[in-house]
Amino acid sequence: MKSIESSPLTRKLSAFVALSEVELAVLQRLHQRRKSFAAGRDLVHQGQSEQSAYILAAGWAVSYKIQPDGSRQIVDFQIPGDFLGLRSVLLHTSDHGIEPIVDIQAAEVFVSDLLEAFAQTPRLATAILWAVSRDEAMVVEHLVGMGRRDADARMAHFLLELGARLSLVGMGSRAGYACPLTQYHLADALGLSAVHVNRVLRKLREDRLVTFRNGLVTIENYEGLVELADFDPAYLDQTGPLLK
Amino acid sequence: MKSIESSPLTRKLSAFVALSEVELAVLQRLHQRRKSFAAGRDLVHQGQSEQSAYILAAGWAVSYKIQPDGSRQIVDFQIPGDFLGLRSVLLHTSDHGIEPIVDIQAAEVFVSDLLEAFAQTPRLATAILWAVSRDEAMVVEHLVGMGRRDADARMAHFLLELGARLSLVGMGSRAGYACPLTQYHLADALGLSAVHVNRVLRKLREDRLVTFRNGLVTIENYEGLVELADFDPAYLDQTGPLLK
DNA sequence: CGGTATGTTGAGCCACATCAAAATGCGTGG
DNA sequence: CCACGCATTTTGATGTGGCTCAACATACCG
Repeated sequence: MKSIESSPLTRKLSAFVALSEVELAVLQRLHQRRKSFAAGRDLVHQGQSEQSAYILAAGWAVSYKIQPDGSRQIVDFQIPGDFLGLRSVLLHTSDHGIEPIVDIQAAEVFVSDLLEAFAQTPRLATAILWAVSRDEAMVVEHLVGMGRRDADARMAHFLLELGARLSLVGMGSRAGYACPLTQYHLADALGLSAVHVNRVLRKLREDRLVTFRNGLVTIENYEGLVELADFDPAYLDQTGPLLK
Repeated sequence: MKSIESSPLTRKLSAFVALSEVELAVLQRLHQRRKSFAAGRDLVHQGQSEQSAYILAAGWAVSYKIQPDGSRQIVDFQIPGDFLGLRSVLLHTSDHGIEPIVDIQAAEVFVSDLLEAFAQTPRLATAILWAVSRDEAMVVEHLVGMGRRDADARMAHFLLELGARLSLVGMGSRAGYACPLTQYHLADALGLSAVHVNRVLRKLREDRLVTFRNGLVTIENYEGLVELADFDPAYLDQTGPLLK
């Protein structure tokens, strides 16, 4: 039972629905077929039609799209408890690539497993629909940032969102978190040049808001950052299970 | 039976799963509680926690976020067969507003209806998960456009995507489609100023690619547009049912 | 037939890109 | 323990796509 509760996905979903023993067991069964992948080697290639999805158990991954001109847009970063490639499976086409940023552990999930799980407990289907919706909400926030926030606010928002997500799975706090991303990652995620990312980070550091250095994000002034970013974590936090 | 098949949502989902009689009936039941809403009056307010979602039956709607500085970012436009506010219901918080662009007809759906439907046919849950994933894929494309495409390509991509979506529900073709959007809508969707949208449209018109005028989009050079936009409709089209 | 929403065009400016180069850190093999 | 190579970070100089401000044109609507 302890091991069941410790899965990051279970933790995440439990914030949404109060899961029964049976549902926890079904969820746990999805975590069989544990695999390891090395950093930097694509897990899903852009363009290929993929047959299975994964649940990230440990490590960080990035999903991105390469443009024909060679530039890269990072769509999102995945942390433990997140699905990898679920969209690719459902749409039966991978419009994006997924690459482990560090060495990762992930559980392989077939569509058939999902269907089976849904048949056993429809509430789990709803819970996963919730998780997918939450992912979409993050992409939407990301989109809004690109369209209507300047570089400083974009960066601030990004660092805060990441912090909130990590906190939910016990990997961070308001004071900061460990973060293996490079400034190139930030640039490709935020639609900026790496050069400009560096200047923005310097500014945030000089303004004593946040420091991004040596794989460590240190938040010096949480309220200040929230204000600069206009950050509202409503879509990430759940105040309690919505479905009894 | 004829009336069942004619629902735009049914049409869309049928492209993904071959639905049985039972599933069609369950889907049809979700379309009870038909309501009308007037153009311009918010259906969902940003910030309120909403209790029900809708399936759009006729007309166009827009989902958007207002920033504290008053600027607006349009996340997506909804056309018949699309869900309205499903994410708000699942996340139990509305991070965005939804406004009918013209007078619309929509069927109200409660969470409980969905849960019930899922319990009856898990395949329907998968189908709806597909629809949500497809929405997410569109937002992702939108995101990529904002981050890594210039204004011309962004506009071209947008017009092509919209055309493809409309074609799927029988409201457009490669030659063009009717479109009630203003240049302000385009500006807020694409993260541009209305002034610049106007200039971009002029350029596309002068280059004999596409004309946007009087609520009518006329595509004069489909291939040219596809090339400019780097448009790949894989994520919108389904070549056939994926789930037998 | 005036009012309000939308579309069109010009002038000037700024946030961020690009190009270039140096500084720093770090893993690896000798 | 050093030296080399490579990835990453940092800083400066210069260019530009798209913004803002300001008019005016057009179309629809009661």
